[in-house]
Amino acid sequence: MARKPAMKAAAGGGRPPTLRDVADKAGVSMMTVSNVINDRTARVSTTTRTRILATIEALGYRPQRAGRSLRMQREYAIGLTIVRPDRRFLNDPYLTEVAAGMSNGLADRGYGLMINGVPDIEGLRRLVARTSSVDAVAVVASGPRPHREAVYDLLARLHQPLAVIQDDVAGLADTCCYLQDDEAGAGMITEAVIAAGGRSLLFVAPDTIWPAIERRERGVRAAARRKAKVARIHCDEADLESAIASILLAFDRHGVPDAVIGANDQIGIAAIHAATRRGVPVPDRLMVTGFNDFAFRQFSAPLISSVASPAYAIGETVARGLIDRIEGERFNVPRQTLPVSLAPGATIRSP
Amino acid sequence: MARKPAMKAAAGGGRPPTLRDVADKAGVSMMTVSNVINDRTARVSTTTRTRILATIEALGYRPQRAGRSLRMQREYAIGLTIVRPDRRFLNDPYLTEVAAGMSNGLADRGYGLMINGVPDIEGLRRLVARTSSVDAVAVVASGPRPHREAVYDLLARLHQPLAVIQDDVAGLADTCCYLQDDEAGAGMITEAVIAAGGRSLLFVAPDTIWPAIERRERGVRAAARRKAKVARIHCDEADLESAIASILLAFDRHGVPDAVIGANDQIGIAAIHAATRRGVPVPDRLMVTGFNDFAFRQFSAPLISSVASPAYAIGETVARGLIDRIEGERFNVPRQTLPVSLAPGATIRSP
DNA sequence: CTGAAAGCGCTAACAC
DNA sequence: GTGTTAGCGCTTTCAG
Repeated sequence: MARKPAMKAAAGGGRPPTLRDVADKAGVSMMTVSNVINDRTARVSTTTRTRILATIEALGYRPQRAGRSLRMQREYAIGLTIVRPDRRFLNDPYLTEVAAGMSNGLADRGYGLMINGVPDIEGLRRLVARTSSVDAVAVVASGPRPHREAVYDLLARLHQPLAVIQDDVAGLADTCCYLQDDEAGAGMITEAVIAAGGRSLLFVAPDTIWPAIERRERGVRAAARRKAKVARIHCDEADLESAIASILLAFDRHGVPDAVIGANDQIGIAAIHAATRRGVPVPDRLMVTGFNDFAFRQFSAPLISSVASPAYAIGETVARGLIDRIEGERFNVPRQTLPVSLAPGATIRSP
Repeated sequence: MARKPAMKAAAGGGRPPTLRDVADKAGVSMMTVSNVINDRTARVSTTTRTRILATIEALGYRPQRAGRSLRMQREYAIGLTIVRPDRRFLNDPYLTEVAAGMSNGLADRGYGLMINGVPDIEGLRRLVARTSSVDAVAVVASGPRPHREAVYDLLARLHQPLAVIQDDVAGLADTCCYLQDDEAGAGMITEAVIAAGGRSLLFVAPDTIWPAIERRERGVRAAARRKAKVARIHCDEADLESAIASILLAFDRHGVPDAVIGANDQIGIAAIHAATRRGVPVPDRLMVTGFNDFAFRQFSAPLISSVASPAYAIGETVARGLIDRIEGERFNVPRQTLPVSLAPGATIRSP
């Protein structure tokens, strides 16, 4: 009945049960058990199947990934790598939405999500050198464009599929970019501000450089062309007080603009605080906008006008795209862009 | 020179290089390459080592986790499983800090972090049934105590080490609990409120039940004993407007208390908004406190008084604890509690 | 419908 | 310091 029962059965104490243990106990071959596990129902009689299922239950058997991985040459895991100076690399509502979307999208198809944060390309190099433990990588990177490109390049050279999130790059092997239409979103909200009479706009960007922010600035400038003037400053988005100080400094130096276009909601909220401290009424004297429509946007008073980002959907899309690529042929498009929409608030005047 | 060069070398086109490819190219045995990779420097001469390193570089070789995993009976990965109804399961600053701390702590020791979110124990059952792909699991679960205990029980039966985060349970095999001292933190901030004259306190908890919240309520009640009266309501923490409405309702029904003790910062901020809408001055008429000291706490005006949680440190501690357990003997304590500290703000009056 | 054999990449143990 | 052997758990292939 059993294949090599003597030694195997004896060892049964500590180690977890294997396919062979199940096969032996159920009195069938390992292949039959494997067929049951993988739902190849055509190849197994219902009676056999039932018996094997019971044995699996009784033994508490769970397939071990390593064996299958080795045989199938597949890790059944996908990496999400975040390149960002802050070691608390998930402290950003955008990233957590992407991560949750990916995790759920992958789990639906039997894949796991391995999350890593590295401060820069050196950290990435160290991470990558260790071991190849995923079938594909999704990356979201901050920093100046050359730094980001070095990051993507390093990852693309690994000979595994790459998903670049929130950045648009070309010429990389086996790579697909997943974006949201930041330019259009920034354009839409800027147009709303201009329609309400905004003529001098202050675009406030974070210190940490993100590609999405660059696109938003382009969208703002395109919408403003000939209709409004755009200035730009930077601030530390992680520290509200410091952000407020930067915005107040700009007010002092160049006067209070008609509108502050925040590169994200955090910054927009800082602008509201800055205005409040100066006694500048929002939106009557100063309009303010944010970006991303995070949950904590509700903390602002008045409610900040923003743009809703499909971050969770991007995560899901990346998951699907990467698995399809791994299990199928190749990426069929080099780039996917998801739409954004206005998230109305009370910090833009009615036209 | 090579072992089975004919077929192997020929196949070199598509598949990634293996240990054997490196060994063949460098003219040494696979074991020698393995020794180089694993820094067993004593066993390899410097010249050989250098040559092999060069070959690895030239071939772009990276060890494949599946082979090592199979041989070593170890996945080199640890799971973080979040049990929570919201499919956006990472939308909580506390969890993202824990996750980042774990990820970094694990990466330092060559382990990966696999993140999963499930809505309830049924989802967990499905997740767990699939495949065993981690060496240990850390879990953070919401829901009533019996539900949570069922979750821990299911996980503990998997015969792998378990870390229970932010909950205190006993009697589980191979399990360690990682907590922060919520009771002490809640006690400290409640005492500050009482010292400032607070006599009627309203504890506002979220709808979703978390063990940490239960401990905070106990801490509040212990500190209030005989010195202040404590009432409790619940609200939807994810929707600020709805939270504000719940708090206003309580004000209307039972009058405005001396202080609102928010179970977390989000809720405390909702209380500030509620007070503002009623024209109740904070902190002069109503004191307000939060919990966790999240970054967005700064969005509140006035700055909410809170308690700082060591969430990132908990993540790191869990990572270390689990790896030590996997690589060493067993957990040497059943529970670890990290201290919290006051995060001063402007919503408690000076005594 | 079921079974036997071979091998995926890696390393512990033991030669030499 | 270096090489050889064996086998971890699983599935593809081919034979019944």
